[in-house]
Amino acid sequence: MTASDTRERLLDAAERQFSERGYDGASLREITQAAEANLAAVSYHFGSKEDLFVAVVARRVQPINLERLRLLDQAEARAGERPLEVEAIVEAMIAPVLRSGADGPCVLRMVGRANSESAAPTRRVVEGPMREIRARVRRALRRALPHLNERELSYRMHFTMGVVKSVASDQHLLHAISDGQCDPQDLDGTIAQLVPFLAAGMRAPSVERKRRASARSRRS
Amino acid sequence: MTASDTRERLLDAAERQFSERGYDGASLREITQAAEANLAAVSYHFGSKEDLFVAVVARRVQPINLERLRLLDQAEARAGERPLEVEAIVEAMIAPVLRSGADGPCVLRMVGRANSESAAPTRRVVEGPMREIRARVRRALRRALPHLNERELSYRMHFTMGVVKSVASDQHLLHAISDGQCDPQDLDGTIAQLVPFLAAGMRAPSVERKRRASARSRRS
DNA sequence: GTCTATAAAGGGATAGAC
DNA sequence: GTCTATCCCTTTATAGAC
Repeated sequence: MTASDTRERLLDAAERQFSERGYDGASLREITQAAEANLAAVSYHFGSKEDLFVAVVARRVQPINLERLRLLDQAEARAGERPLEVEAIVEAMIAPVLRSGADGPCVLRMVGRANSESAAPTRRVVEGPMREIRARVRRALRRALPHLNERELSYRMHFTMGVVKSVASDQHLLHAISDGQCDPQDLDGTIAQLVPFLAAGMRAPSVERKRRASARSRRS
Repeated sequence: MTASDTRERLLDAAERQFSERGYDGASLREITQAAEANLAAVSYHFGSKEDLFVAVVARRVQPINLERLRLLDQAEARAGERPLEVEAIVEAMIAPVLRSGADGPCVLRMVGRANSESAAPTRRVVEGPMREIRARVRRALRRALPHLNERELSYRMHFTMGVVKSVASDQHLLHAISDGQCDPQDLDGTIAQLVPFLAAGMRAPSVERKRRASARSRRS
């Protein structure tokens, strides 16, 4: 049992507990017990419960964001000088997060739940790296969807990230809603359904332009 | 100060605390203090923390679902024998929940957060009444979108309810993402953006049919 | 119905031995 | 690095006076 072995086991156990019971609901006693470690090990390795939480999230955030950038690079290579495909941009935003839940509890469940429970610690880890992704996604979407203004772009990006979060958090609901026809564990299946849904939403006419268009059609 | 006055103040204070800090994060001490009531009043009026939570949620759920049914009735009256407009169905699903947050914290924030923290108490109050709404919405969507199979209908309804939940929970994120251009308090503005987005997603081609269609187009 | 007081349990953190 | 033991605080819940 190496030095960092306990550390890893603590991270794994904490991730599970935090995602299942929320930050406040999870107790260090349960976490250390599940990790077959001592209660004091948390203090030794991480300092505090909050620092443990931050470490748990941080471990997942970087790989996810690297994968997002990789997918965007790949899509850009495919597109050459043309705007990226909306589907490719959407997939780059959502697939890495959803897939990160395949080998365990999804980060988004933890982050989402802790988001306003104790907002400060989470945002520290998540929002910094996310800013870069968001900027790049926004640039790509702006080119791909020139009919949208900045405000609408913001709304639609927000909606998109929102679906992902709730899909990751409430997998059991999907199973219930569909009478078992949809398998929440089948991430690729979910992604295959989600990408066209969101891409179509993204491509929806601008609300302002739509108003003007319908005013025009009434006149004619 | 009538008898039920304390009860109402407790419900109001509890709603705020639960939605801001989550079920576990909220303490009866803070709640009773905010309600200018005594700690023991919770036991007297509700029995336990969990029963208080259930009462808080239950108070909101019924009006929301009645409003949903009202909007569906209204849309059906407009449509006559034709299928309902997708926009109208989507709006009936989402607007009542979002608007219920106008005069206070949105139910969805509480429910969403408590959803897997302590799943049992929440589902008891929410899922029962929700089943009727879902069944009716599904029937309406099935007629309006005959190109979708049941599985896809499930996915898209799930996505739709998901966006709503996260939009309600993370209003601050919308403000941050948009550099202040989108006002999360402006519920009608958000609904006006959300309905066309989701309706377009709903109308997106069936994934299966799309595959066959693209196979056909490659042949031609 | 409302209060005080307290019970009983569980939480995070840490000192200090090994 | 790991452990035991313990401190100190907060939590929910309730008994019993008013």
